[in-house]
Amino acid sequence: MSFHLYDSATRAVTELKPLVSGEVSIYHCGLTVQAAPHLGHIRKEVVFDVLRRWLTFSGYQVSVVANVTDIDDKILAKSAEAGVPWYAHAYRFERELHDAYAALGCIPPTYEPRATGHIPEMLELIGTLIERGHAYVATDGSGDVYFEVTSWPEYGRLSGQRVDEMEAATDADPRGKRDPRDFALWKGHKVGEPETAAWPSPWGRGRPGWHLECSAMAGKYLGDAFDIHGGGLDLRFPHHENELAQSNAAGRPFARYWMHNALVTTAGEKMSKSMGNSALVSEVTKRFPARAVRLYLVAPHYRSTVEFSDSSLTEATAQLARLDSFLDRARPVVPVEVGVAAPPAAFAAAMDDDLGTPAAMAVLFGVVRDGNVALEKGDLAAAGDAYRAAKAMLGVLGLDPDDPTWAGAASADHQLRPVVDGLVSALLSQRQGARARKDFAAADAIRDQLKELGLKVEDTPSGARWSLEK
RNA sequence: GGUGGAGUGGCCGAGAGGCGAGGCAACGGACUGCAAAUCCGUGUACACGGGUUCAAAUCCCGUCUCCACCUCCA
Repeated sequence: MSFHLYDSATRAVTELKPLVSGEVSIYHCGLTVQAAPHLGHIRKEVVFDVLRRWLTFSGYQVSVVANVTDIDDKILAKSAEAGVPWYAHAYRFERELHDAYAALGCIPPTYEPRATGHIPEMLELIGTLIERGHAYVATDGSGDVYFEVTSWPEYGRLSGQRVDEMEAATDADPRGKRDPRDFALWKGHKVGEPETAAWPSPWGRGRPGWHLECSAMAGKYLGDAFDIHGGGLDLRFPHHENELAQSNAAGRPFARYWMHNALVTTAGEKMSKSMGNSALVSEVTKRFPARAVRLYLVAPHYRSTVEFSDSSLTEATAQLARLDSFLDRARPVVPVEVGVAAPPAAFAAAMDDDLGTPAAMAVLFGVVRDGNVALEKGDLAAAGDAYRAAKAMLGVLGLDPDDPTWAGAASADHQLRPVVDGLVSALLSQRQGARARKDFAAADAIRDQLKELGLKVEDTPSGARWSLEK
């Protein structure tokens, strides 16, 4: 079976037929680095990370571009408030974004271009649009350049909007626009804005509009045509509609498939900074294991809205404990075998069907159950098969505890682990002595003591083992 | 006003005409000194009202509720 995806443009699940056989090129809109990323922002990264891992596993050579918008109105406003240069503000939150990627085990994009580094490509695109009669310089002398929506008959096709039905047609600030629905490609420098936030252009000093950035950078790194364009559902209109219009109008075929992930909500409403209901990645990963946070984001289908709550993350933590518990039990006893295990066919079928992670997770849990049964029976060959299959599936989902992407977070643990293990083992042998002479009060006292420190003790046929209480 | 999406058992969350995804929680059992972990078992779920069909959570009609976008929001 081959990979099928739901194409937002055609609203149907279709087979992925890459432009170049064996290769897949993906562009997804990165963040405007104006504030710390929350779970909603990082869901998009996790979704496209899983897509990338699955396509890579399926044998494709995958290129991923995710931009960083490091200049825009909000960055200028917030940096001014904070009293720092706009670029300092942007760099700071770009770093936080990278920390969030790393915290949740996301592989960095192949290319991660910054908007401010691609002004020439943007000017070239604007020039082409003006030449072709799809863009014009503002009539009010502001130095703005606008895309003329009505010059492009296809406008609205991606989002199913009809231009004459748009609300903005009646009440938007017209500024120097010919039509209120026209959008800015270039924004002339305004009095009071930092001089460093303006670049020379044939139409005067200014800075790029948001929509234009993505078209220019996607074109530079992936070519005039590429395979998949992704992003959050909230970017479908106007951002992606505008990207598509300006790229096509400039004679570039642009994206062949569009994928949009649904949003994260809190109490039924979209998570957003302005709503004040954001759960920052940096905060959530302090309260819950990062892999549990990723599991919580990976388990539901990417086109379903996901509700955020502490209880959801508590549950994800329990699910992860179940998965890890099997891995921990199997790892020491299972025969070592060289070679990569393939995920079960049902898992592959689920993933090939528009990234069906819920069904894929069901397969994973089934394999873990079978593996547990095999362990109980002492069927180590079967347990080994389950172990390797589970590892392969977890790897695709980015949840394998041994995946190098988690190494950074765990490095301190790795160093301390032998020390703690030695200390705990000494206590456990005391406890074993107490148990042997049926002094259960003493034995339980030791177990309680360790529990208070956050360590869980479990007795197994081969002796006691301990783990961190999650 | 326009365009999309959603309402599923105690909870999360799949599915999209027939045989109850999966997980979490709960309860019973096995195992255990007791636990934990694990396994086995336990659920008459599909917003509401009609209709089509041998069969509807799934299709059709109507109703209600909620969400997103139409503002440079992942």
